[in-house]
Amino acid sequence: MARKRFDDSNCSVARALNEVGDWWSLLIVLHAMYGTRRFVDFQQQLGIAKNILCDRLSKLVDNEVLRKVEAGEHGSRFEYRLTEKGRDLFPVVVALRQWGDKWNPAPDGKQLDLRDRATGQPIQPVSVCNSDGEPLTIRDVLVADDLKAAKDAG
Amino acid sequence: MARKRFDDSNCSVARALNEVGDWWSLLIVLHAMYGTRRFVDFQQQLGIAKNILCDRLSKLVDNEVLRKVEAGEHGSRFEYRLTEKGRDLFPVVVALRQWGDKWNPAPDGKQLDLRDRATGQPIQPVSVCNSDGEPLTIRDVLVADDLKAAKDAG
DNA sequence: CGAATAGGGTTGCATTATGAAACCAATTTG
DNA sequence: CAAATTGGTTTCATAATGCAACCCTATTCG
Repeated sequence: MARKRFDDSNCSVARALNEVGDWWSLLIVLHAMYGTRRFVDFQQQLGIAKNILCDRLSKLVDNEVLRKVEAGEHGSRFEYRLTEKGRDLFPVVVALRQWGDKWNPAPDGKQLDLRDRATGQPIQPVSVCNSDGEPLTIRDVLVADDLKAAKDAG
Repeated sequence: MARKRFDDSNCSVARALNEVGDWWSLLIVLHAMYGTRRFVDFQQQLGIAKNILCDRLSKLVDNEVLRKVEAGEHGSRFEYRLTEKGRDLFPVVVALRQWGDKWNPAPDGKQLDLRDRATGQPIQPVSVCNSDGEPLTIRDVLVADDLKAAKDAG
């Protein structure tokens, strides 16, 4: 049967996964963050089939994660650029990347080395922080009045 | 043809997506974080088909995101619990949830309300921070020596 | 005790999604 | 002008998904 969709789920993670939760979408966003903008460049860098890339790009555009703009003088050349919504996925992507680096390190041990453009200093690990900026684990937090709702949300 | 796999990709995001990048896995982890441990509870809360749930749970166990432990006195009852690797997905899940709350808010406007267990204060938005704890956007960072590698990694 | 029920799966089958490659129209480039 | 690029669409074989129906082992209920 049809793949289950979560458009109307009252779980925001489910709704988020509905937009960027498939195999390719987040990778496309990642490469867009690295500066990729053209159809062919996405295709070559990701090794994705053209029809799937078409589908994903148009869905990301529909969901306003990317914006399709005409490039080249006479049209029929396009660029796909991140919207603010798309750029806002930055912490998600970095968190995922750091998790991957930590638990499935690359064979060559290479890790993400993001630096503050202003200072040249490496960034901190992405973490959930309290109001004092102290990192918290899942055991240090509680869900206010939301746990039950989330549980039967699906 | 076979769905493309990223096991051997030298992009850690791709490798991470290989483990938790499908429709269900992150939702299972999310519910595990909310306290769900039993097969039937996952099934009912997520509305997932039993065979898919079986498959995902065993893959998550294989990837050491979950641990399958015998529960109940006489065996044949199990619990699926997060490992440290699984718990380490906390920032990813929270970041994704905050993104969903911001850009696809629930109809009832309900948002995640995570609080520091110690103080009762709400947590901060998950963000990429510099060494001083200041949040950075994607435009404030640069990728040290990694950009080219990531671009042709796929 | 016997039957019903719940937990945790597996199997079959119909429906979708995915990937590779071919094909196409409009632009650029040589 | 011919050839290659860009951005797609179409076709077809294969893999993943969802539903329902079973199975087997406990436990609970009458």
